[in-house]
Amino acid sequence: MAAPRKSSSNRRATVSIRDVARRARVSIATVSRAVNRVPTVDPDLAKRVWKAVAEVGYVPNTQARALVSGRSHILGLIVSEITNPFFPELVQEFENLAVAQGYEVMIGSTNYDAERTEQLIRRMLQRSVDGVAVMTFGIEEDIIKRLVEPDFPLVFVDAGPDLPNIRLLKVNYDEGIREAVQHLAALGHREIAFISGPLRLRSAAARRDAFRKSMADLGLAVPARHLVEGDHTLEGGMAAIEKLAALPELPTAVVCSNDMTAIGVLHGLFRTTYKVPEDISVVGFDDIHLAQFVLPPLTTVQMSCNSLAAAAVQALRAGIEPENARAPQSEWPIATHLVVRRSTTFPRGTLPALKRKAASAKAGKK
Amino acid sequence: MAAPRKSSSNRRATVSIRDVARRARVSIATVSRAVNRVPTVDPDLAKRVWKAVAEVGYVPNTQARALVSGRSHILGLIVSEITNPFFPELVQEFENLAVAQGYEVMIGSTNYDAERTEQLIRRMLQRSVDGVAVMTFGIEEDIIKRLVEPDFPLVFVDAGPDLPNIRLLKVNYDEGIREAVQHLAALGHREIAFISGPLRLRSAAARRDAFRKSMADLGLAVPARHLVEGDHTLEGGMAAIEKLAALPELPTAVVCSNDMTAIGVLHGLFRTTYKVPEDISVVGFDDIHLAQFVLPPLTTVQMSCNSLAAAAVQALRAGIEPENARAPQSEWPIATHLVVRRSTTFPRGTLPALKRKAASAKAGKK
DNA sequence: ATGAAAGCGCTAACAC
DNA sequence: GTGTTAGCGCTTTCAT
Repeated sequence: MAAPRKSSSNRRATVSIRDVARRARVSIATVSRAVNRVPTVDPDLAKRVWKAVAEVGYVPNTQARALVSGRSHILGLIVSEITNPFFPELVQEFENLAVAQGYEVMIGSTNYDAERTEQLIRRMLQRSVDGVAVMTFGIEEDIIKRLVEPDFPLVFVDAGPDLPNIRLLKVNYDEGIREAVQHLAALGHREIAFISGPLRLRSAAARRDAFRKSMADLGLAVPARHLVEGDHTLEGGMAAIEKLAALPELPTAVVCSNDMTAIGVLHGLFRTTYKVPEDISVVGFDDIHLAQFVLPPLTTVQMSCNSLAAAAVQALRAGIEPENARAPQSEWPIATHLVVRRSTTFPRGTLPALKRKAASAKAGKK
Repeated sequence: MAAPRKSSSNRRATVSIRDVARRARVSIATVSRAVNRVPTVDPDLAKRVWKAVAEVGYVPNTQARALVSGRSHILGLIVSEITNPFFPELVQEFENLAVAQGYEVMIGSTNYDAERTEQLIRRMLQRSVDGVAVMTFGIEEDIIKRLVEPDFPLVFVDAGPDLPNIRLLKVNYDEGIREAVQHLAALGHREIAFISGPLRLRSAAARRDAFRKSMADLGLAVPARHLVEGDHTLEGGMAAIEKLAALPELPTAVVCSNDMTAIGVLHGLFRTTYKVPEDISVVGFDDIHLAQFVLPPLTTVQMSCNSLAAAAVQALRAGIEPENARAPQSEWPIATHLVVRRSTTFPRGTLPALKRKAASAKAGKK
């Protein structure tokens, strides 16, 4: 309750470590130790210090701390586009976790622009972030390698530059995408198309490869015309489904490299006579919040933001505070799983037959 | 191109002002002045300094600068929810502008939680941000007033605590909402409902008031049953339209306090037999990116993120650097305007008659 | 276990 | 106009 005093006519309330020391009748070194919970401090003295801290309303000056210790307790978080709905969810969770663990976070988006990316990294370095999580699912790795000290703590998704203090979040695309393809195949689909992300991104390529592999494992062919490159945006999804719709025969199902693409597909199809899922089943990837609310609710492969964020923060800390790291793991697995909603059903033309069966079964019951 | 040297075995490349001074054969004070573009430095010396800066790869240490100058060059930006699509667009623009003007930005979301808000402000203060823009459209003003020095630079939207160094972004709700109501009335609507935001937020109340005023000015009644309180979320919009749909007679148009609510309305109606806009016209507010891509594309009142962000950054700087402020304005107007898309049309039942007229007019022309 | 003192890298008086 | 110097608030040796 004690109001902080002002040291001068300045705008900041400056209660320094000295004020605490004076009040607790100890040296500033002891205050520093007590506040930083150094275990060798006498418990009684520590208590006195904490009392004084409360009385004068002392808050350690982060800048000074950072200056002398060389550590800012700021984590850098780089995303592609903050306006892509996937990322705010990630940012939110990352921030919650970081703050809970005593870190602040500095966010930036690359907007897929190399120059902007470079500026961003420079800015982060200049603010001496303790480490950076690069969650762009693909980035010019050279930029990082050029700007950053070799042993700077770094986290990448899927793949990153070859650096000693880097940790990789290994998303298990195969798992979820296999589930999606099997779900579709089980419904009877054979003609399944895939709308990829920009293939220069390794993560986009990985998703497409997972799709091809899953299809091949089921003995299903994927003709080139069923592999369309999108750009992970709603607009891209609309453009991609238009291409697919222009084919002599529309595939009966399409899986998309992310949810925004799938939502674009939904929108693109809305303008045609095709209905989802009756005429074509649509599967997304990511499971963003919005996926539950589009029409129909989107069947999608969930890649948990929460686990991604948690792994990122943990992995960064492991790089920053090696002393606290449990295991020296350099790869952190991230699971993916299919979430079935309403955008997938039997291939068109097959449903009536099934319905008839079901009806007769029901009739038999009664 | 010169590689930065390491001072010790540390991870940071430490090129200090001293290295530059040595290299340029001047004092560190001169380096400081040159780098900070103090005009009294001899041009030749300045040139030598800059040359040395480039040669040794000097980057000023932000922490030290902040420590001694008391200014961090960080702008705080508080939003309600980063996952609400309106905000990422704002954040993006705010960040672009701030960075372009030499500031970094520290973002945080309140999630409408008072305790979280308080922690957030404490964190920002502890990182000694130079000012804070509170873009939540309503917040516990007491928290701010309690935590912050009286003359701390602050920006609020619509209304804020009574503090000397505060600037208000005054959104002209009347303007855009009047346009929306007039647009609807011109189409022939009389039964126009309004789904508000949470009314404890001043800005939500302001939008509702603007609606009532516009209606009254046109001599249109707004029965209580046509005023539903939402919560500015998609889910809230769905719930609200359900209430409206349960009425003996569905209004012919509904205007919503924000776009997410309107999108919720669209989704809620999709599950009924009512069609938008044939059976009911829907108007949003904000004009988020998504508004163009829902089905049908949303007629909405645009409140430009860009102008909001630009005004916020400018207003903050005016508070932080009074010496650079052009005018000592304390209120910054933000315009709003109707953007007509496809979610509004004539009231149900009237279109056929009009169509017939149009057809005969056309026939007459030919 | 505690204190004195040396800086971290920089800016801003203050002298010249 | 330039240099010298005193800190900003803190952590961390190094003595004790």
